[in-house]
Amino acid sequence: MPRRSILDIAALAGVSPATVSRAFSQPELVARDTLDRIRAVAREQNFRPNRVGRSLRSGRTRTLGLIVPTLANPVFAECLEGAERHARAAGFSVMVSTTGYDPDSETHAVQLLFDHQIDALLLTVADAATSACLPMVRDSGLPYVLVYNESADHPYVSVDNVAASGDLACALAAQGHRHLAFITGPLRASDRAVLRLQGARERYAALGLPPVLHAEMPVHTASDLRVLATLLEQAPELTALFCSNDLLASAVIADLARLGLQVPRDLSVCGFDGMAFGRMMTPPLTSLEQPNTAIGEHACAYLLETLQGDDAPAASSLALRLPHRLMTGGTVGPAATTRVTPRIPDAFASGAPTPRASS
Amino acid sequence: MPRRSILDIAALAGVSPATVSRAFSQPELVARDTLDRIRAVAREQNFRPNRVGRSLRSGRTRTLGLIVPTLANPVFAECLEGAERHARAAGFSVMVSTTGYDPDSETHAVQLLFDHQIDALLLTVADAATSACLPMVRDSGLPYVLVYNESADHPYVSVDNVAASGDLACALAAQGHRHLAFITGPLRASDRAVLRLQGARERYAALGLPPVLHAEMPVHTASDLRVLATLLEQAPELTALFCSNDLLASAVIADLARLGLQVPRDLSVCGFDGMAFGRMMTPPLTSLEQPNTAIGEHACAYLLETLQGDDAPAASSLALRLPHRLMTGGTVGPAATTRVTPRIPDAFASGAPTPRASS
DNA sequence: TTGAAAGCGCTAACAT
DNA sequence: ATGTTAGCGCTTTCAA
Repeated sequence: MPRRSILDIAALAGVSPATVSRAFSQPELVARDTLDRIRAVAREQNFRPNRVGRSLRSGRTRTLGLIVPTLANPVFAECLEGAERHARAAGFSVMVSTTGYDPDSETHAVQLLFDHQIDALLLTVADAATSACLPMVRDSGLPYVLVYNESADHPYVSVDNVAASGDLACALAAQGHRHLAFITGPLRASDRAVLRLQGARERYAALGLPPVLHAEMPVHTASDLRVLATLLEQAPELTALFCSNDLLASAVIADLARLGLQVPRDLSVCGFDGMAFGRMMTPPLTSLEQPNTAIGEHACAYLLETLQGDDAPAASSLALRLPHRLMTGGTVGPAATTRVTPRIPDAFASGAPTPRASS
Repeated sequence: MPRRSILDIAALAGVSPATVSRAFSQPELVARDTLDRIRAVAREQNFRPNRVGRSLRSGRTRTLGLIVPTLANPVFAECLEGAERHARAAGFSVMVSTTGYDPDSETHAVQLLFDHQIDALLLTVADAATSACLPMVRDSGLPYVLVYNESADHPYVSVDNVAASGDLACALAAQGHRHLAFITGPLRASDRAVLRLQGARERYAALGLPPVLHAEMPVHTASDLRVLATLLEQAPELTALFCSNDLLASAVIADLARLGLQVPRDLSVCGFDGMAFGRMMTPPLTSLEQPNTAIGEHACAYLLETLQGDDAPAASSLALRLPHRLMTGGTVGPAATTRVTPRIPDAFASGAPTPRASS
């Protein structure tokens, strides 16, 4: 079954190749009956225009690139789904790459997508301020937009992380939590975590509450029992833990259970992201909902608009912070007045180097 | 900043375009110093070969297509991540499309990806036996592989759904559950659900237990309180619910709580998929773990191998069922001897339109 | 080891 | 409304 080209169809329909081309890309320019004839032949020959040929000639691929750290985090998976659906509706396709929060991978992913001549790019980088790939992306001249990263230098769609985190901190304070620790993964791998930490700290300071402690887990989305136990040991006054994302929060809650601590009775915990699974937990996870699908859709819409814009639309830089929503669950309760000492499982009780909490 | 082509580089390096081409695709054919010169110029000019030009000429895009129902289900998101990582390591890119469990979308997605001249395709369809797109895909002659769908007619990578479901049913039986209901979404939209139902039924029959009931929810991954309440009312003998996927199971558990029923005290529940979030639930969700990442990787590996194979490798059809694992959680306990009558919330007691789970 | 030349499938200018 | 022509950037014979 040999693939037919536009020339074959032209010959069979008794028209020129250009007319066949128009029949597919600008049918309104083609006479009704010519169009019908071409379509009949195309259907019969099972012909559809080859996008690679079209792209080479036109210089546009109608393909968007999307780069995110991981799809195991539903935040990014939902964002991708939103972007892809929006793109598809406009006849665009999406080429995906994941980076595992690794800045080198970001650069490689960008280059590979550029090699494919994508028309525009959506991406989440580890840290927008230090990312090596963003200057490259900007210099490419292609439309691009960050998702989730907030940046002074690049267009983005996100939530207002500082404000959102402040709101959540406020909710904690309202329950009487004076001593709060903020738990993140490696800060270098997430500028969002930095902003959220900042938001909590600023709000607590504004409320005249004690400084917020900070503990860093080795992995972004998993809890380390040792780090957790150490934190609780060194700061027995803590009554609440604010985790920089929901995956981390649920892992922390699971580890607290292993330490014999019950949420929210012994300790309150909240996350950030508002992932759907949080609502399925018992009690439901208190968190801050980000509109992931909408973030993907808006970012995509902005790119498509920019692509529409006839060549030089004054590089309108986008700084879109979509509204967030406090998701009140059941993992934050009134501050406990006393706390049982965590029972550290034998395996972790001693021996290994002790992590320290910083503040 | 005008994009340079291979001709520019050739001129600057004082060689022919063909040599520049070889320098990038078959460097071993180029003399050491020629290669160095070309690379120096390329770097200096910031040149990387245009994949569209390469694809048009060579007829290969080094791009895989991937079609799944949704990325909101972590099963598919993880599979995609596994496939993409594997593909990237081999220099392949992945173009994604979602279908929302809609067969028409499947066909459109396939066509769009074919238009992009993808080299091979991974896909999950609603129902492999009735899918309109699979014959198209096969006739295209492109390498392709189903993921999650088991099929007699097409290559696939999945788990053994019948056996896996049987294993889980067996675990239920072992806890004394004689009266079981299997809960799914629309069966037409998931041949996996059909096989899992069959697996449970066959195993219960083999064990001499009463027939397994079946209830169909309007949506694949959400519970409908009315359907659930009706089921429990009509079959008060039920002590366990087997849900065809984990998203559904967690939604059902949440709805049971709204009905005043506690899991596993009043009713046991299990899911299928083994999604990571299940372990974060309290109690952890009893389920059947599918190796999602491995499914994506194996499917991708098979395709890349087929693409390697010099043109006609006897169309080795793949039927790969990867091992599954019973994930014992806490949502299945001993069969309750008596059950409290579900308290149906006022809003749903009568008349009101079917509620939908929000997302 | 390198070069010359043709052409993959399509569309954009220009012409009619 | 349609046709003619050239060429997008690259690889692939074939030849040297």
